[in-house]
Amino acid sequence: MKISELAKATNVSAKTIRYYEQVNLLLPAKRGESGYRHYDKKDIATLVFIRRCRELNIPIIDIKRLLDVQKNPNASCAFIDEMIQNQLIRIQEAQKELALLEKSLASLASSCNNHTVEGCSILHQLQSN
Amino acid sequence: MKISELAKATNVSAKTIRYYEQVNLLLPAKRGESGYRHYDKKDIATLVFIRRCRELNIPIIDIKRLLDVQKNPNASCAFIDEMIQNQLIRIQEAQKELALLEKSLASLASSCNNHTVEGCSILHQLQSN
DNA sequence: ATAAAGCTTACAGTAACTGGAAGGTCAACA
DNA sequence: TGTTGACCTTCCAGTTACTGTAAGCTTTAT
Repeated sequence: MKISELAKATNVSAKTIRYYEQVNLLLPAKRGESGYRHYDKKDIATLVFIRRCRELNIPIIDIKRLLDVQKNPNASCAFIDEMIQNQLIRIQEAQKELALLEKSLASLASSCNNHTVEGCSILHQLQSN
Repeated sequence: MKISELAKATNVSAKTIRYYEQVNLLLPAKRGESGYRHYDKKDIATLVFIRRCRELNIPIIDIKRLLDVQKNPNASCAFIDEMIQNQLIRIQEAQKELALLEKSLASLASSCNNHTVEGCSILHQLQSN
């Protein structure tokens, strides 16, 4: 599996995959004769895991720790528990905000038909609570 | 209202507020004798609006456009409609991912009690779908 | 009165990409 | 078989959105 296929499968750009390797978030990929990187299914799982963490704004350095612990089955996972507790709070807040915004936007997206701001309720409602 | 109060009221750091002024996302704040910035209620609303947009990763330049249009009631709002349509899709995807992750995390956060990775189901489940 | 807390600017640093140049590789088609 | 075009490589520079720090002025509290 070449880098662009991995990119497609994980929804992470090839550029970003190379960047992740560069900063040691990903182990150096195996290379063929050509020098091209080659990946397998396990890499998809890892990268999807990484993407999800990044969507939660977990910094790369923390994701690195999570991945390190996964490789070392005897380590303590107390810090993971703590990290997850912190993330849970943030996720719930994020969901509240998203739900609020989605509700506003969904009901308004189709209502902006007169193409003047005067009659455009989208902006008014976005500004209110 | 001083900058730190605005910061508290909006959950945006004073540093970031000054940055937003610097990049013309916010109009230059009024200053008192001392040179300190002063804000009022309207600034809270604007900044909360900005924060919400940023939480959705709407780039500053786009937020600027939204705010500009708000000030110019005769402008077309077609682009707002389009922007909102785009954001709606992203919000819904983000919500799906968040819901998924929250479910995993919520059920697992308390289950990591033995402090070894071997018996820690959190990591295993994070890696699966 | 003086010390702590909070404000100012300015400049540098950071995180996480992202773009672009210069060049090598590979699959397909005339 | 040649060559075209898509895809790969590295390297270096640029971008976005902050974030930290220093040096100094103002306000508040004891």
